[in-house]
Amino acid sequence: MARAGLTADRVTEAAAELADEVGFDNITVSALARRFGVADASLYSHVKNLKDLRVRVAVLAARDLADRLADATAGRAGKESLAGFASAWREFARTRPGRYQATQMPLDAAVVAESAGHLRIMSITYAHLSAYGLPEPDLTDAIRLLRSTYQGFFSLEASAGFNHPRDLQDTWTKILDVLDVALRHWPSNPQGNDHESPH
Amino acid sequence: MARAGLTADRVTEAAAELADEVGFDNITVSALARRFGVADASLYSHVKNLKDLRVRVAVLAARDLADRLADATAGRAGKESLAGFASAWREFARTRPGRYQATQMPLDAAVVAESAGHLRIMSITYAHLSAYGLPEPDLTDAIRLLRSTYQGFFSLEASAGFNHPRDLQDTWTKILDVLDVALRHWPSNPQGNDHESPH
DNA sequence: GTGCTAACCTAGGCCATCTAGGAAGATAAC
DNA sequence: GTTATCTTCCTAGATGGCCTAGGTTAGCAC
Repeated sequence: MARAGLTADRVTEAAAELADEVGFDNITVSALARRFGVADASLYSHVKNLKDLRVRVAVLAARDLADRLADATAGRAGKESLAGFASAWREFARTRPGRYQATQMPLDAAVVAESAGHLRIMSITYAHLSAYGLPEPDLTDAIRLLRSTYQGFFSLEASAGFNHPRDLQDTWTKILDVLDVALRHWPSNPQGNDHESPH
Repeated sequence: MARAGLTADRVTEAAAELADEVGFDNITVSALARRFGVADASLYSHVKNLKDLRVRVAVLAARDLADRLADATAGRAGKESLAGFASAWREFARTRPGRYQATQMPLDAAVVAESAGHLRIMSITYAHLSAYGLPEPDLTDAIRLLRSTYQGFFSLEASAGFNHPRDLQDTWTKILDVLDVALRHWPSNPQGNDHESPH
């Protein structure tokens, strides 16, 4: 009988597609095997186990996302860069929800250290804020704020966590405005500055 | 033989404790039954199925969280209220991780409409920002920003998503400063305001 | 064709969810 | 104290997912 032509990469790719359809948390080697018309056990020649499969998807997804972020920030600075970065990320989360979830998967440090995608995401993230001229540790704080806000927004958006009739896109635009202002008026003194941020 | 004395409430409570230990996504009726020294099937007299159990935990957890948020904002306004609210939420996420995850579970609208905890969380959330005097739709946008930021921060914190050596508590304090400033200098005109926020 | 290296198989163990129907404890009625 | 009843908890078993061990076969190199 004809073979399905499985390889680790092809299995990972199919798992990523499956994740986009049913959610990263619901990928199953059985479902994947069914998709290839193959017995469950056949996949274990290409992938160690379910955990390994998930890690592979996470690494693949990070590469995808890094490419998009790089495109979205290339040749831009300041708010253009901020908005491009954030909206590319959001677009990724919306059109590739399973892969997006995969990028949030906690990974061993050793895996991250060898995942080009994860490393590129980090460096792009730091780089795209350079025009705001924030010194450390404010830069790290700012990045944590952005990451937190985006991740929270996307996962609330995905789980329909926003009930209010207010248009989500309008909120998104406003949030980017606010973040841009916050970055430009970043409070640099230790707490307590009141009505005007110094700059 | 002595009976375990199961009721729906006691099962739900135990499930919440289990969730805090192994993660909300990893609660299992088998593990729960083991914990009571009872056969798996015995739990199905008190709980319809795993989904139902999870929903019950979510409703219970929301009640817990609402109580804490109410305490943390009582008699406070402005930044005190903001910081109390946010830190109570964070404390909940850190000390009751399973219950916290449960509060993020997507629920049917009908379930939310009957969950006192979920409803109270919403009303407390809106109320605790009243001192900032934001009109709609800015208030909704602001709440979405806060919810997104908190949720993202907590889930990144829980999954060890912050690698940088910068102290997390310091970042947290700074983020609250920034959010407070953002709320006080909320850009109210449609985009494009540049170096100073009007007020 | 022969041999080799994969890709893929069957069989089966383990553990999870969940249903059906039965037994045994608790409670109240008499 | 016996009886009737309700609820609690049981055993048995179906289904389906993960995963291992070991065998078979397709496809390629020569």
